[in-house]
Amino acid sequence: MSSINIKDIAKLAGVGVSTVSRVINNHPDVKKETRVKIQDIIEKNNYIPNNSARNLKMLASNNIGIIVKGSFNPFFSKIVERIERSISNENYLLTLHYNSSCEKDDSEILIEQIKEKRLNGVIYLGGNFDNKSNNYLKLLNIPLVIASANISDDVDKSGFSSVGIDNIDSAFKAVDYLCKMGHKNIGLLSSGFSDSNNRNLRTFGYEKALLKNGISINIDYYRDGYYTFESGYEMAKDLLNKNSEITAIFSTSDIIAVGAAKYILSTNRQIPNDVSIIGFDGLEYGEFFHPSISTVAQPIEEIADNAVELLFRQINDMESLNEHIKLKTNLIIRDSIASVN
Amino acid sequence: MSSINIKDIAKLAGVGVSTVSRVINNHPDVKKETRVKIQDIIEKNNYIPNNSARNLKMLASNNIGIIVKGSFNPFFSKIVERIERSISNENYLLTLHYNSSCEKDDSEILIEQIKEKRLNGVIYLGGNFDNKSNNYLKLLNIPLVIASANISDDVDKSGFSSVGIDNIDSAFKAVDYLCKMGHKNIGLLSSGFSDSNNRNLRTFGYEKALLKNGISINIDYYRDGYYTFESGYEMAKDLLNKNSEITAIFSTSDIIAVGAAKYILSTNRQIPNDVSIIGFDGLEYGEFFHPSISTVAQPIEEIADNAVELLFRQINDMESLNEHIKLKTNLIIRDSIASVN
DNA sequence: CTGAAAGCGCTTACAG
DNA sequence: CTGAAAGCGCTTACAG
Repeated sequence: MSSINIKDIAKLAGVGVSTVSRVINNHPDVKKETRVKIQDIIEKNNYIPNNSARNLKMLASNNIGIIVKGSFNPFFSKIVERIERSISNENYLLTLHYNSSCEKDDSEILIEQIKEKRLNGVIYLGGNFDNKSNNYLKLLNIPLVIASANISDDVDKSGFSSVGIDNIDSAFKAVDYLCKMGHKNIGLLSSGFSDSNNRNLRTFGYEKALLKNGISINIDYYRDGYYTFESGYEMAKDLLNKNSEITAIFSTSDIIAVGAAKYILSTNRQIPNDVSIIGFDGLEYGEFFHPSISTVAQPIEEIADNAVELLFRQINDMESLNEHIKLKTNLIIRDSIASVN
Repeated sequence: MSSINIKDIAKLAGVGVSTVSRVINNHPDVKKETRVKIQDIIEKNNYIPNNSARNLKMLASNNIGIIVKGSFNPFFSKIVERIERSISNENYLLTLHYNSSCEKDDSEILIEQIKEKRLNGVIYLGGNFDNKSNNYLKLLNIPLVIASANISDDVDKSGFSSVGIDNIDSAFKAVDYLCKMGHKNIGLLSSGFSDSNNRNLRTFGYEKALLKNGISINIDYYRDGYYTFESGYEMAKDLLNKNSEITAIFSTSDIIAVGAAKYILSTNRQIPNDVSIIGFDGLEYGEFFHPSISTVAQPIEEIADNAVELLFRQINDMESLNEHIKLKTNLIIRDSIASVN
């Protein structure tokens, strides 16, 4: 790529590089004639400014970054889409970075991005934040909002804002509903260690609901797997084969719920008549399964909107206080739950 | 972010910046003692080099870029994951860029990325390439592989390699199978204009199969929508309400097929007894729907592997010839197709 | 094994 | 409205 640069354009146009730079950046102080001529030459030569050089020189950039942990989760995709829209309304540019699990530490990526792109602020989606990450975080002194992430209780939350849901309460509502429908033997399928904080919190909500309804906890009803259809299928198979008395399943994600439902229907059991099932997240998978799967819907738009609002509050006033918001989830009952006796 | 830079580190360590740079980049020519001391100082101060500056200075980078068009398609996600793995085996770094539809022209992004990251090569996933894009492409003279994209016939294919599938033949196989099962009234649901080339090619395959089986084409059976469950649902509703004689549906994507299937089951029709259905892509949605939806599976691993191989062939030998590969798809018959009288 | 210096391609006061 | 010059934070010959 021995390509054309700003100096070449300046020479071709017979002007100084500053003038070319002004045209590129839409500064007003350029004679119309000159501007048009330069734009023409830029176009003809397919000149594209080198962003590394720009970033190096510019102090801020009107760039805000989104870093998404756990690459291909449709739940995050929806949040990102929504954020994208509101950010560009504010005349900010978005830098998206997906980091697959195999890459370096979350926080290190964050810092690299901040330096490289001169980010004005960052929204971090997903991932796990413990005290170690937090040591990095403190050094950041840049507006930061962490959304839908697992933040350990021991983390000092003074350096960033956050938005999430109340996992315990959400799981509680779902399982309490199952109990109210008369279910006593309720299986728990969860997405396991990669998501351990969510898992633990939702499991706690499940247990709370059972206890409140006078049902004792049975460890044999717990299964840990992955965030895939396949895993849901396999967990349901193992769970139901070993515990045929189970009449309902609570799953910590819709994807797992769909996999489980598929297994149930494959064995000629009926949903909800033989087994009731409820998922978590509120993704379309569940709605378009047949029968439609009930779920605890996360307020995706609200999560996105709050994240953006908290971020801009900090960008516009560095002294503004951090805030940590827990949003309400929405229990959506569809066709996958029946009452028992 | 008034943060620490290489000069500060050098000063703290009492050495020159070149030595620090050597340590950062793992150059061998540094006394072990010095190296350790510098590494120590780097760590203590949480110094992270500024990538913009590095990129500006370095000629190449062992970076290869993947640009994904049409942001959140699970089909592309799978390809990316696979590519990611093989690339890192070769000791190359990956730069991922998702560009949402609202952003600038495909090719312009490509060029920006190449300059900014000093990319050694690019794999472009999805999108539409016509002659206009190709004008840019020619300027690139960097190894480029376009995968799973719509490349217009009039594009001069000498500047890049490509890997894709035979859309016409794949659609033909699916619809021919439906015909062989005795279906004569076969609806066509497609993902519409945003994907026009795929749509046109697959439609052509559909028509070819009908013709071969002596079935005349009926424009009333065509529906154009979007790449969503919802759209599949709505298209099926409209199609079947207006054409109750239809016994089978071919959809240009699994997502649309699932939406359509959901509509069919919601009206107490049965799949496959009342309506047969087949999708396209080979995603898990269809497999985990109940009943499992038949599909034309794209060879995802092969697409990824071929893209990587073609790219490295060019990286290692700029004079190597470009190649344009069409991979075979795989007709997967599951539980969604029944024969008709 | 090490350091001083040039330069990557830009932007931005500053002076006109 | 315009240009010459400094400098962003690095890397890389070059000279020692």
